[in-house]
Amino acid sequence: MAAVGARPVLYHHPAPAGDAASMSSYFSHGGSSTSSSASASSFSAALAAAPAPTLAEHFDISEFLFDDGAGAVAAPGVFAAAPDGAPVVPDGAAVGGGAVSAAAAHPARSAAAAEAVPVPERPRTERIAFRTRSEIEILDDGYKWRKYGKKSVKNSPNPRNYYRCSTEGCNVKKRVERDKDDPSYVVTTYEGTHNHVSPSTVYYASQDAASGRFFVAGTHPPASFN
DNA sequence: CGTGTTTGACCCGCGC
DNA sequence: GCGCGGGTCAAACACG
Repeated sequence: MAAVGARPVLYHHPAPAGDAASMSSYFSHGGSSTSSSASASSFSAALAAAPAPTLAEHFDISEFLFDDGAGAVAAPGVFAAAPDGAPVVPDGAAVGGGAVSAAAAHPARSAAAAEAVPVPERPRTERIAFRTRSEIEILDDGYKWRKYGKKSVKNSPNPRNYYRCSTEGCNVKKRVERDKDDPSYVVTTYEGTHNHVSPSTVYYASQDAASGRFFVAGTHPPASFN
């Protein structure tokens, strides 16, 4: 059952800036221009939900949509932001903390994000959903999820599974269900924001050409690095 | 034995 | 007020 989900997946970003750039250029224009940076960040979050490498061939994000209480909008292969351009990722501490942090580490991206976020805080819970083509339902995003419920929904023959981040103090939840129209697709909905980094975050390092020393370029370095 | 899953019951919001 | 449907709880169970 949890054969796939039990194995932490490490998200390594050997060239974080390049990755982020290519992602955003490809996906950032689904909504209004002011929300493009938010879209980029969120897409990173979505990428963080990518399954294990061995299953990558079965993984394909077909739709990415925001469901921030204002109704979901989606277009195949394109981002669609909430009408008000609501930032889903305030400071890289989003649902896909690890990968997002890597992207946010890039100065240009951080600046863009700050520029496009006129609303500092948002009382309602942030929700982000995306549809993926995957044979597995548990997309391992590096976080530790604990299943707390399963429910059959009205308009779908497939049950919906409920997961909660098992990290203490973290209130992020996610729902996972198979697409009723096409069972080969999995609809994943994240709700909330992680208040911690991914347990399996890889702290990618850059090597100084002169000294040959490595520098941690990721988020918070692990204790062993000190 | 600790941790995570299963699953029926319960709660609550919403539409009629 | 009532029924329905979605979301959550929690005891039992499985597994490493």
